[in-house]
Amino acid sequence: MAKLKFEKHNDFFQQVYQVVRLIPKGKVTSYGAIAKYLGSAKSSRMVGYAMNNSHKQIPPVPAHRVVNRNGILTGKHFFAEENEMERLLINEGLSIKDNAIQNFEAYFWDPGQYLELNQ
DNA sequence: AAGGTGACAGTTT
DNA sequence: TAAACTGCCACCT
Repeated sequence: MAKLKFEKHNDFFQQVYQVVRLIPKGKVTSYGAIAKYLGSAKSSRMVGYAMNNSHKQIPPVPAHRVVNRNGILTGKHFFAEENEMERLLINEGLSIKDNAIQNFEAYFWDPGQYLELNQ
């Protein structure tokens, strides 16, 4: 497929937002997993950086479903209200303790796995 | 235009 | 074992 002249619209950030919006309710994923899914596994930091602007995206991006690879809620400080991230996750059925998702692996959602389901 | 930044992740002390 | 160091790269000023 030929490249479109307007492909510039496909920013790295936008791709990140797309993936994050695919995360099912009650599931979480990591920055690294998203970066890998987008083809640049070494750009995990950028994924986090992208989430900084996620609050002004339309439709909203469920940024609370993205944590680091240890299941730690490293980005909770960037939410409007304190503990908002934690509250949102709990509301989706997860349990949090000391900013860490309990039984993290059980709730982990790998974007790559989603790809397999659709091929 | 060039250099600084960071909601990470892997490696080394 | 845990803390510190470093690579990383798209975006921002």
